[in-house]
Amino acid sequence: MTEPASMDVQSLRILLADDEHLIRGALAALLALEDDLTVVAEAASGPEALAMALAHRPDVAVLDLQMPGADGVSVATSLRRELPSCQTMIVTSHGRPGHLKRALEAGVRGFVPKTVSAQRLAEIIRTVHAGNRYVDPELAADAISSGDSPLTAREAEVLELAADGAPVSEIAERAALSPGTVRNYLSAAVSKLGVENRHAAVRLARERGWV
Amino acid sequence: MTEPASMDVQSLRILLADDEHLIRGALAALLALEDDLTVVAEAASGPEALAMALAHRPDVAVLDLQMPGADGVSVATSLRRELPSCQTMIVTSHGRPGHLKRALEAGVRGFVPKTVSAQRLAEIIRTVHAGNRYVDPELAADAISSGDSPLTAREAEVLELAADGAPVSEIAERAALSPGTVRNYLSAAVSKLGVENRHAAVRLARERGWV
DNA sequence: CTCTGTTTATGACAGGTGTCATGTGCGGCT
DNA sequence: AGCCGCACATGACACCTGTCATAAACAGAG
Repeated sequence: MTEPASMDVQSLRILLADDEHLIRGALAALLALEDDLTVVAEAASGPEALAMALAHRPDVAVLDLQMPGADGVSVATSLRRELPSCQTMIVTSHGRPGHLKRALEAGVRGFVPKTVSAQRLAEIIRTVHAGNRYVDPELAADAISSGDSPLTAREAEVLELAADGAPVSEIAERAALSPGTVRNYLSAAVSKLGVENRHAAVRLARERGWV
Repeated sequence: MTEPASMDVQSLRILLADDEHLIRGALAALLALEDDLTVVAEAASGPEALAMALAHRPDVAVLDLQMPGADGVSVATSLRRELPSCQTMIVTSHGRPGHLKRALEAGVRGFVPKTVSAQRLAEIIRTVHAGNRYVDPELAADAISSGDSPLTAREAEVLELAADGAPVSEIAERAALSPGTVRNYLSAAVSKLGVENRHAAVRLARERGWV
């Protein structure tokens, strides 16, 4: 369970952040089987991950995408600023294309789905630590095929406010726009995305990571 | 790492089903550390879980709720019929109350979130195998507080068809009802749930597990 | 058998929504 | 300077929705 003399000069110090105790623990156990990897800290939430990282200064932070408090990408962003020596990578269950883009912009070096094996994960951790990038090919293909958002900033903003099925008047109020303008933006988004109605537009934009 | 002579007469045979390879592998490794537990089969999808169960006849099936093909609860239902000697339990990331109810009705004996530790999970597997039930207290509380659905069968059905933002005419067609009737059901659901519009109704019903 | 609740339907009305034409002003690009 | 795209707005029109009144058929409870 502990790391006696096996913690040699080259051992890679890892931070594990995942809100699911079961998974985090299991992962820690599996990674501990690799001689050159040492899990030096674990966290169950975004803020905790950040705090643990600053306290233990790991070489690589393995972050789950969905965590309470702050998601993996925002933790990576903060880490980039506050602990530049630490490389970050994201592990995710349901990878939507938009997240990849956001993650890459945040300086994340690795992005993998939880469908990979622990063996693979260990390799990728080493790859990332060596300063290289690794993005799951399938996720990358999805991201490329989904392309860039055709929506303007305002259109995306209004679409986001429309996400929970609120009526136009409420969206208008929250966006400080006239109801007519809101309807125009919504209409533009719907036609740009080539869908039937605003709800489908919201779903598609979410899928593609455009909101 | 392996189980040489330790696989004694009393060893519990376990089936592990989870679409996330990383988690499944890690879990298998952790459970293998327990002397009295043996993972005899693994599956990455609903149908595969069923096939593996029939082939390996485990004592306990540990099923993830969300899997491609068929979810944990439907696998449990089939298992109850085709392999009654096998106890089933569900492990889930984001437990919504309705799933618990469905699961219990399907004869599932254990229902736990992935936030428990591996230690706990092992205990619960033993509990379940002994013929007892175990439901995570927090999940149970949620389920109780959310109560029973006030919606009639048809109302729930129509609400479900309305989930993806389809217009009334489409819902009517898919449900083989007149558009007017659909609007009546939607209106009834909205007023029963005390919400503003059908979209909020869909979300609330989903949260509570009523659809 | 009557009462009650569900399923199904219709018609009517107010109000919300989707679409289009049209207009103004701002900031970039050539 | 001139053009283009974006942000923002208004008005008009057809259509969709939410709500209500009303009603027939049927099934189960008492």
